[in-house]
Amino acid sequence: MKFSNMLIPTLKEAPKDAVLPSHIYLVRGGFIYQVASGIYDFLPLGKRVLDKVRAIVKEELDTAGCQEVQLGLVTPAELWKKSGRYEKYGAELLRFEDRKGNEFVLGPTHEEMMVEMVKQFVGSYKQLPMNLYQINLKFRDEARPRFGLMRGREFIMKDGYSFHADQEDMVREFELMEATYRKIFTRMGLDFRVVEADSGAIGGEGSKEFMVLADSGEDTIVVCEGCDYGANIEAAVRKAPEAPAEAPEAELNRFRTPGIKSIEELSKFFSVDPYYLVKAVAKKALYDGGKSEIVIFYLRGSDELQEVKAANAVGANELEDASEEELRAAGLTPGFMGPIELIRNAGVIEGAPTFREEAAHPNVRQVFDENLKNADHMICGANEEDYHLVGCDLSVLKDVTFKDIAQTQEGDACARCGGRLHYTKGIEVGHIFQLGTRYSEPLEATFLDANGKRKPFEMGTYGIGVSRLLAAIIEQHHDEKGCVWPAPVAPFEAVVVIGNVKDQQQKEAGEKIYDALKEAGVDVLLDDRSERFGFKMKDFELIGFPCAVVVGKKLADGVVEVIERSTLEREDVAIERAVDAVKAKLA
RNA sequence: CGGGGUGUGGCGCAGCCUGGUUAGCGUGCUACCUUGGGGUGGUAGAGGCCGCGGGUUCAAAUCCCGCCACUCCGACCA
Repeated sequence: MKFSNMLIPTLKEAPKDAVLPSHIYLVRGGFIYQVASGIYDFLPLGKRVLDKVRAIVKEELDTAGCQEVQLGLVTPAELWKKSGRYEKYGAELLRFEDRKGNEFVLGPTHEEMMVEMVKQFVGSYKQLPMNLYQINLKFRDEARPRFGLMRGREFIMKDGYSFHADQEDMVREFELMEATYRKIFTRMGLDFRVVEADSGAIGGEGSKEFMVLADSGEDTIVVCEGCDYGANIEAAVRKAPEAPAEAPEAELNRFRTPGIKSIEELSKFFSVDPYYLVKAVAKKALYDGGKSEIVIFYLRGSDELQEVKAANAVGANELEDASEEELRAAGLTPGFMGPIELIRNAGVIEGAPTFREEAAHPNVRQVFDENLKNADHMICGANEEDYHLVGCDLSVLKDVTFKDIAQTQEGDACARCGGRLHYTKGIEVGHIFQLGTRYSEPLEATFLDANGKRKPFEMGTYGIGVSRLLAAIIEQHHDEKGCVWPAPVAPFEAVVVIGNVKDQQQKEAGEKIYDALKEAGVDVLLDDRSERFGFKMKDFELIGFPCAVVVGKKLADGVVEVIERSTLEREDVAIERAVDAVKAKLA
């Protein structure tokens, strides 16, 4: 392929709103072009990279026994209604009607479609297991697309679905997919971490994310310095923090704390470590069918609420901040909320001075962080303006829910090895789920087992953000000059740059080397443009081919230069050795 | 969804506050010349309904109203 014939619109200037290196270089290098918010066209170079990424994904999946199919992007709304996601998926699901008024959606993911297909043709345990996937466009009407290919509305995703006769087999496949994904991302030259993820209300037992480590990542992940534990912050667990030595000893009592509302103020007021304060976070939990309720989550003052964990703890779809009015309507006193009625019910506060009956709030759901189990010497809100309770012993509480709802903090100890945990940022490029029968049941996708019994499929689902991978790769592989593509995903493995195309000898030598490289199986591009030397070198660096062969001035001595993009080191080699030198660089 | 910003030749921007020449600059594009190891220099060109609609005015890129698009921060993101 000749550069002069290709559509490679490299740009000198960065698009005005691009912030991330991947966004800037993919646009400047002529890989992609924005059509609308979150929607990109792939230009020839971008398409080539995309195809290479796809090919790697396909090769590894096929090796693992998966089968590629292709489902329609437009899917009947009916299926989505059946699975209950038509309403639930929300505004991200792009809905529309055809000319007859039939409802459709643009598929944001294809569980329903795939289940429907399998249901149609798979009826016996003898056909199981089966793992089907596609690499196809998806559409999610994101509220806020950004960062180029990182978070688009239209994007390419590999989505796979496996079907099994029992859970053990599904788990086996899950592990096979984890191993396969590791191979895929390793081949692309990515530095990634496999982390525990929130499987939330959707997933079954297990869910893991594949995170490419990059500061620009949108996810915070918690990793252990001592072992290979890693988790998305939404799912990260820790060893219970140690108690600070000076516990505030006190008799259970009601204490006037005028205007002291925040944990910080309270800590100062009593000169007590926040560890011994009870933080009450009230949220409005939203459920299916538009139902909602106020829930109070209690944590140690030294902890923060992890909202995903909290939502899971009450089975809510979502948590919203509750307004002050809503709290008061529920009988709560913002700034002074506490588990007071529980203490009263436990019979401890009897006889305490001027207990106000109306401060109790028996109708609000409450969840305690597991770190408050048996907590003693605590200070908490009295649910009464300007009052707190001191000397609270939470171990007397009966029938209350304890859950892990606290956010793991940097510096906490690893639950597995006790090592120090720290935060890092990651780009989610893969996610694997153990789904169980969550879709097969409502969609009535069943098979006959060995005993002739009808059972729903046990399912797993596995995704890879294919177009996002392009961005992730560049986030990890770039320098101040541009992209530095790892050879397996580079648009071309090498470029032959003719220093001056008007120099007949350079031109002929360049073409010869180009032919020889092609002959040798190298994916090579010939930069035969009538541009100046510097211009072509800048393009080489910006686009980021792994390797360049410069046919220029030294040709007179029978020498060409071979430049490695990653190091920008150049090496003079005799013309005859050019092919070998390139192959050595690519190896 | 909440709050801000911006829309001017392909790209990046100035002009707007304070209404009034032919809407300007850089880059890119075309032709010719020049140069040929790090975005060479020159000459001559083409390319704009100043986002859309309405209003104010003798006169609107500029002021006012509405809409749309893009974008940034946040919320959200199985």
